[in-house]
Amino acid sequence: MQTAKILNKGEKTRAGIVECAGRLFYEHGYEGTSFSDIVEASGLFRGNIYHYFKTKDEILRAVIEAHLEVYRGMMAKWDAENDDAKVRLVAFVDMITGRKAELVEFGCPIGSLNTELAKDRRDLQQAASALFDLFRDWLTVCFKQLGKGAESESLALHLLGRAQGVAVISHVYRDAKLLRHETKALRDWISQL
Amino acid sequence: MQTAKILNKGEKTRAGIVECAGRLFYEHGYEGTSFSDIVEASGLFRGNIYHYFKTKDEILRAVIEAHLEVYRGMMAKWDAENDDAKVRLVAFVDMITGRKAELVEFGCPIGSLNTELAKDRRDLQQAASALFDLFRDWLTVCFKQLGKGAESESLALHLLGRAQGVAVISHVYRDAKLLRHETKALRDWISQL
DNA sequence: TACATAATTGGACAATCATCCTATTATTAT
DNA sequence: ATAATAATAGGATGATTGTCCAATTATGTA
Repeated sequence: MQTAKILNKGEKTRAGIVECAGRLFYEHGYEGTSFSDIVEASGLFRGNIYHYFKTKDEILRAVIEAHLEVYRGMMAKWDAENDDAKVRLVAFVDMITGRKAELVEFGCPIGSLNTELAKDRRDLQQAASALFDLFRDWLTVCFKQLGKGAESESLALHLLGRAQGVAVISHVYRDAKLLRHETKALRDWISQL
Repeated sequence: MQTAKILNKGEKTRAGIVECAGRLFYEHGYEGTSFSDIVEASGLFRGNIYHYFKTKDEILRAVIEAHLEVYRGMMAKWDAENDDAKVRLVAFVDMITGRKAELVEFGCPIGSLNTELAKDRRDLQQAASALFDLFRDWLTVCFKQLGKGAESESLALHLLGRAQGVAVISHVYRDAKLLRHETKALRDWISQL
């Protein structure tokens, strides 16, 4: 259960910066978001933001940490709500369908971030790939519980890849119907495992 | 058959700029490549490049055109060499395996370009999506020839998506074995259509 | 209440960005 | 050969980038 932590003034400001930057990074990319954009969107002053983060890179690292926390919470919920591994895998696919609108408009927040950073910022991409690791490991456990043994990780990466493919194509063509069609195929694939 | 066109001095310079910029855009992204980078890599002067292209955007459009030409040539070759549609589909997958090294290092040139541009440069992404269209349409014809009728386009987009997913995951994890494993799965999927 | 630390303010900084400009030199068609 | 055009040379420009810093105000603790 997520207990609402009491934040003092500074912690609130910091969390506000992270949330604000996170949204901008998702919608416009990391390089596509300037420091001035964050200043403007947060309503704070440059110096104030630099009081909490030494560099823009550091803000991104905090954003990644925050996302990790959110996804960890989701997985804990999926684990708590379902015993059957197949149902958990479907919960993963349902997350994609549930976020249909934003996926079509902005792409996968994990995939597009990693793809951007992989080009020229491998140091940051290493941090961002932890988001993939989180899902890979969780999916691997699911497949293990389905008795897939040694090939569980392969299956996890296969499903992750399928999800990425769906996100890329639906985003490029801004087509929600395509996303629905492909996620249905994923559910069928899971049911006949 | 591709006849080697005779280029005068200016046309050679122009083609050199496009080739050079194309490589930089692929390896570092479009925004990740500065005009100065193109100046340096091409060995030309700023003013000279601006004599051929009014803006950096225009260079990218020329790069996209050049890629379209290359892929059209590949498809023509695949069509000429194989009557069987299944063999043609496998030729598509073999292209991925054949470019394994660069896909793992830099990602899919079409997918990563579209993903980057979709964030903040939708005008350019529209031009870049023509590269996806080219493959989608060619694959659709293949599936039609396999008697898939109305669902041929869906199957084409499915295969495109699978290919994108493979590229993203292999690139993020820089893992060629993963790419080989997943392309094998694609070949199996084609054979049992 | 007083003091130390945290938070905020707001401007300054050099570096880099894409683009533009005027000369000067080559090339090509007449 | 000569005139018209294409290509090359190389600096200048203003806008934007991420980062830094000193001064001021607010907060929390002893």
